[in-house]
Amino acid sequence: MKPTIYDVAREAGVSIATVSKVLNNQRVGKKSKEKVLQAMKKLNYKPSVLASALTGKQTSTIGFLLPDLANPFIAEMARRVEDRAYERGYNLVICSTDFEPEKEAFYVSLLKQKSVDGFIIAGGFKNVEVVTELLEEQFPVVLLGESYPSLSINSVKVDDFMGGYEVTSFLTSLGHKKIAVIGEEASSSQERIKGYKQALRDQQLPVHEELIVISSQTNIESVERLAGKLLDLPEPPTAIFACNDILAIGVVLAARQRDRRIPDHLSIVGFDNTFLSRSSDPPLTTVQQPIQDLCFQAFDMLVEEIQGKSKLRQRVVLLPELVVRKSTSAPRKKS
Amino acid sequence: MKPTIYDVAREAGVSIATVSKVLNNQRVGKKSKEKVLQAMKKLNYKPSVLASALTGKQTSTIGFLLPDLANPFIAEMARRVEDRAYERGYNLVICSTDFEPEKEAFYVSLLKQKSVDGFIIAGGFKNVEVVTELLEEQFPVVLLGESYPSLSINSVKVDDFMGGYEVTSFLTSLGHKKIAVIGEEASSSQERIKGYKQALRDQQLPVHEELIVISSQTNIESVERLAGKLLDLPEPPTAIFACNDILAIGVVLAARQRDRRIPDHLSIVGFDNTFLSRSSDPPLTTVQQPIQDLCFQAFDMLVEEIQGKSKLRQRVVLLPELVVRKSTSAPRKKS
DNA sequence: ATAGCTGGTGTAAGCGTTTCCAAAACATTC
DNA sequence: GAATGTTTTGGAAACGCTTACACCAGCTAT
Repeated sequence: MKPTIYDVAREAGVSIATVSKVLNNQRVGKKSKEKVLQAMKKLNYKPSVLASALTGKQTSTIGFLLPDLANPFIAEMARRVEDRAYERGYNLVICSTDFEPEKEAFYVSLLKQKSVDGFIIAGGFKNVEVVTELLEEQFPVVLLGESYPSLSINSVKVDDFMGGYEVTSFLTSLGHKKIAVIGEEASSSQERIKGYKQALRDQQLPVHEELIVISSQTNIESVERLAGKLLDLPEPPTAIFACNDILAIGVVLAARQRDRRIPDHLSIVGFDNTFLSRSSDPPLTTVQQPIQDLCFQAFDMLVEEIQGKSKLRQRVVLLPELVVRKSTSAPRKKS
Repeated sequence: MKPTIYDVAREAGVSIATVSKVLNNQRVGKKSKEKVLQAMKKLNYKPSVLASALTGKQTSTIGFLLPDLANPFIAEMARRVEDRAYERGYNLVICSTDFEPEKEAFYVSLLKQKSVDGFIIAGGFKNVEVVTELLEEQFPVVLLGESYPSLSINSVKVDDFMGGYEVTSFLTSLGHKKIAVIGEEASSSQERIKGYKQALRDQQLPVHEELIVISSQTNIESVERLAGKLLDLPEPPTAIFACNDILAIGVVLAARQRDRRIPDHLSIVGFDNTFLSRSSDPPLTTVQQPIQDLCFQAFDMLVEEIQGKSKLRQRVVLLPELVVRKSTSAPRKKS
């Protein structure tokens, strides 16, 4: 059987209290400490996290809620968060919620039963009650990549409004006047679209509601269909701003199917700067999110709260950066 | 504070043993059961997994070791495994090992301290000692996507040899005689390359060692460089078989940079059929892995072992399927 | 009426830790 | 060498649950 603290105590000829103290780096006589260390090594003893958590210590496990791990941007976030967790001695329990409120509730409840130390919620959530409850219980939570204005909750995200604004300004500066946007339901998309609208207004360009499209499905085929509709308009846009790189790829596919050359016939801009935007043909102009900083900050913020070091809630907003590649150019002159 | 079993017992006017029995669906009088259920609801009681695991029950948490979550194929596997875990009431702790033996050892040790019920190891591992130890301890483990012939360990994977064989036969059937292959160090790549060699031999075609390239780096730039070298050969191959879709994208980029048309100048085949192969231009011929079946079977096999239902170890091998798209054609006639 | 069952319930020990507190050991001072 | 102070140690309770076992009613069968 696995050795317990009793076995170590017996082997070392001390009490379990003493063993526990060397485990937790408390004052212990030099000789006892030595003996205990020896015994631990000899028995290959590893304390049970379960038992120690039961007495009030933490589990060093945190719940990571995300909409869908198969989404490359989300997966990359997960990877970064996990890197940080590893550095700091934490483990991550991954939960794909698919934006289903029931799944969110289920996972949160289950992970609470498993005594996780806190939650990171990436990419948004639907079940406001659950999150509110967490907050009321003072359960450590931080939002990653999204914020929720009406809730007093820690969050780390990029300035989506500004991202949308920059993309659109860049396109207008190239001479585009008819710019469509395709987004998702997530609030980050909504912010990017607000930035888009504002940029158009600032350039005294009209905002056409029919050029603003929301995709409720994540799969690429449905995106392709939506983008197709835009392209099949009698007066199609000369540029499309996709609120993330996957959407942008969908637009690329739709354009390709219709033999529209990118960027000659159609300029496309993505968002996130995942490696999709680099591998695409032509490589996509997109908006770079400082993923690593976002993830590290979010994680550190959570740990601060877990350790009770900081009580104050905060919203951190980092700045995105436009990365210009080959999918954008001035519109063709009307012939 | 969170209610405990004592609170429920007091509220219901019964002993904690009775409460525990209703929790575990053991015989309890109808009336008591009713009272207990009422009390649980009233107090919103959720039993602590920690405490019950301490008494010998399981944690319903399993460790999922994988090389890198940012790899789309791996991420998709993670997603599927997690779906199954959700269905069966388990949680997944994600651990990216980057093929570093120390990380593998660290995670396994830590998760054992946290009393996970078992491990799934996806995409291979380096630290044979750790895995061997797990096996000796009868710890439930299953390998996903790889196998390890010299170890008596459960595994679920696709027939990589056959996949490589099929790809290569397909290319020779199109008329290609000079076919390069680019793989990774993982044993699955090695198997695919063996299949490639066998297919060439079966067609009486020579195996040129200089056309067999192993990429030790995962990042796309280095792949591009390696592929570039192949293309810059005085007598370049007319087709390249990439052992996974990411590698294939690297090859596409290298070809594009050199203005080789795909498939006219160069045929490319990938492996895995991730959505990269669909979004690429042209869409890639690739080999489809039945990811969902692989993942579900692996998970179910693990659960069987955890529940002690099946003691016998097995290796499951599923069959891959060639998906022909637009990145392959007959080679151009020499002019 | 009594012995023998049976199903329902409760008592208490145990799981592997941490921690409070008192006791023991040692060191210091006069 | 006694009195005091300072470490170092260990006993025991607590964390929230499961479970072996004992107990007790209410039965049936004799």
